[in-house]
Formats: sequence, structure tokens, C-alpha cells
Amino acid sequence: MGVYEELTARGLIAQVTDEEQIRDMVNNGRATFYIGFDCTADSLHVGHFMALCLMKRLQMAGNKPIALIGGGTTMIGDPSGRTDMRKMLTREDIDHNAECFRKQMEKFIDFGDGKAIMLNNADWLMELNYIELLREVGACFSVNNMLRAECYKQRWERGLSFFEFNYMIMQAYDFYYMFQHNGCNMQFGGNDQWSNMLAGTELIRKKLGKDAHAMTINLLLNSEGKKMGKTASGAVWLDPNKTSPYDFYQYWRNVDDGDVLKCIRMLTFLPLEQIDEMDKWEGSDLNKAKEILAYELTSMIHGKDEADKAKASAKSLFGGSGDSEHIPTTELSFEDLTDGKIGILNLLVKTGLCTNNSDARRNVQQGGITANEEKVTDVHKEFGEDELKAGVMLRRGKKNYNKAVLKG
RNA sequence: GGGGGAAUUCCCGAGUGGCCAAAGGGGACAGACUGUAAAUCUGCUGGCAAUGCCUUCGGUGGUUCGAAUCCACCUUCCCCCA
Repeated sequence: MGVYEELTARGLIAQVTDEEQIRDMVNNGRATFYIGFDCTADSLHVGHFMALCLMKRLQMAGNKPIALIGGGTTMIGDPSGRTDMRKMLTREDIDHNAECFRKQMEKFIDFGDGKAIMLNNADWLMELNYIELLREVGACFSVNNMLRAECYKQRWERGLSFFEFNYMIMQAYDFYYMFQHNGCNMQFGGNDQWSNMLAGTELIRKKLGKDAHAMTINLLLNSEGKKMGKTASGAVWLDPNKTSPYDFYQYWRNVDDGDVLKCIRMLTFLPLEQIDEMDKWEGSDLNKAKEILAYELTSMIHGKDEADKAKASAKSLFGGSGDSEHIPTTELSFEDLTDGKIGILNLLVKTGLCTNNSDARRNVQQGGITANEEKVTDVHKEFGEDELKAGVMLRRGKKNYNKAVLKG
């Protein structure tokens, strides 16, 4: 089975420009493909992870990936599929983010020995001259066609500025540029990028009379059709300082029944036969599949050690056995105490289990808080030094744990 | 360039002088039920030293005993005409 067939079997491929040719190219390792990453934040998230996986799979099949960091395109911001304009980022922010992206990608993709390259489109886009660009590539675009593009549909109500409208042209230019300078003959991306990607192949055809290819992957959507990898507090980040390995593990451990197998198929590197076997599982057996998903992903992103720790913590908290060593812990100092004591509300805020006093009070009043597995009903309850030195295991709701320990 | 309209809490959206910390819905959070799932039902959703007090309805001033609500100017956005 070639890599193309594997991607199809995993449900990754959404649209392609020419199936025959693309299959032939990627299966025989003749593709030099690029995936663009706009650096709108200082860490990659789960959505990017899909793209990185794709890159890795194709690299393993002998193709050469180009990771394109969008230092230039981020100056504009992709309006595709969005209803509002993105916040404009400063040059400094973008450079910083680009640097963060680079570090994270290097952990995942092998950039050695010309096996892959990393580029930043700021290197060519920032140099462009407006009039020259208009004459050189602007003439190749039909505004009529651009307006018909699916990715702008959502903008018809709220309006689209000319500024953002140009994003597509910049992305097309990227492809055109790398086609000529880096032998890039294919572009991959999320399905929401399809219009932008076609703009690139069109431009290459018009300017150079040559064929370039594009392929999109399905976005990771849950059974409700929403993008996965988002929580109430924001994205699920790959940076352990932004989303701890434990939280990362828990995110996947808690996906809906209907989404587990899809996630395993699309995100993990487990053999397809094994996945097909899991596909037969039903009911509470799916819990096993969720554990596998969570473990596999955590271990890919944060390493085996962290994955083991996260798993052990989860086991001890939810399963009643296993070691409790790796549970999220908050260290307190004597300065946090008043007269050698600390109130429950204060403690909940300190550990980050509640956002503020009101939130803490509400949770206590609704019976959502336990300390050392005993329900706390009194908002005035206090904890003394000795108790805190031994460690107080706090729980909010069913799944949020934090151990408060007094140091010193 | 001319004319018209809009901005409300996490989101959508009601409110057009006091009864407004602001209807309703969504989401989030908590409880029950469960499998760390879904569905369902219940509670809850600005902050604080908490039967009270403080801050919030795009911004800045003003009118008034009292302003999300009225007036002026500003900002941003949308629609129509050019």
C-alpha cells in the first residue's frame, strides 16, 4: 500500500487537483511539497499537528517537505472561513511567533540532510514592490473569480477589506515563488485553504505554463461539525507551558464516543489493521480506545515519559490505583497563609481550580468541591499548616484535580 | 462624496429615563444519572472583606434628583446612492 492509499484509508484526503498524478508522485517520493503555517500565536496547536503528521507521513515515503512559515502572510491574515477580521499583529510579534514555530517543528520533522527545508515567506513577500506585483501577478487574477471563492462566502455579510482580500494573492505568490526557486511542485493544506491553493496552481499555469498540484486534508471536526482542538479556554497547544501534558492527555481522553476512532485514524501512526480492529469496539470499551488515543498523541508531542506520567496520574485519579505523584500540584509558601491558615475559597483560586473568589464560592455552594475526597460545603472552611504540609488533594467537579502542598 | 442604520455581559440578542448586574437563547461551569462518553433533568454564569457594596451596555463630555436608554462630538462597522 502506498502512502496515498494510506492517507485515503485514514480519511485524510479531502480534495486533489489530479488524483492520478498526485498518487503517482507521492507514492514514488517525487513530490516536493509545501505546507504553510501562519504564525498567529506563539505555539502550534492541534490543527497544525495534523499538518505536521501529514508532512511526516509523506517524508517517510521519500517526499521532500517544505515547512513554510508565514512571516509575510501573517502580516495580512487569512480571511478564509472567518466572519471577522483577524487582529493585526506587529512585526515583532510575528517574528517571535515564527521563531517559536520553528523550534517546535524541529522536534517533529527531520530537517537534516536536505530531507526537509524550512522557509519563511517574509523573505520574499516583504521585498515586493506594489506596482511590479500588480503588473506581474495581479493581471493574472480575476476579481470575479476570487469573489466566487467559497472561502469568502462567510464574509459577504460582514464585509471584506481589500487588505485581506489580497491574502489569496500572497499565498498564490508563495507557491509560484517556491515552484521556481525550490522545486516545489505541490501544496498541501487544510480543506479551508482550497481556494487559496488553487489560486497558486492557476498562477503557475498562467505565468509559466506548467502544472503544479494541490491537495487538501480534511479538517479534524467532531460529530457536531466543529473544529476539534479547542477548549473553552482556547486552543489545545503543543507547547507544554501553554497546555500541560496532563491537560493535553485529558483532552483526548475525554473526546466523544463518536469521535475517538476518527481521531485515532487521522492523528496517530498506529497500523491501520489495529485501528480497524478497534473500530469494532462499542460502548464502554471505547474507553480503552480513548486511553490509547490520549497516550499515543501525548507521547508523540511530549515524549514517552510525559505520556506515562499523564497516564499514571489519570489512572490514580480516576481509577483509584496507581501512583499519584504526577498529579498537577501547587506549591504554597507561608506568605500565602494568614495566621497559619488559608480559607477554602482562597485555596481554590491559588491552585487555579477556580478563576476567582465568586467562582470558588459558587462551586462550593453547589457541592462541586472536595478536599481529600471529602465534600466541602462550608465556604468558610480553613486549612491549617500541618494539613497543608501533608498535602491537600482538591477536586472541582469530576475531573479537575490539584494538590496543594505547603513548602518549607 | 451624499444618505440611512448599528455598537449591550463569553457569543447571539431583548431592553429606548428609575422596577437593570440588565429578558431569552447558546456556550461554559456545577449537581443527578453514567463509562473521565452522549442524551436528559436541575442549578449557575460581572467583581468584592457578600442579605450589603463596587464596576459594566463602543469612547469622551453634557442634560437630569436619576442615563444602557436623551443630547453633542469622536471611533468602528454595515446598508443604499455615486
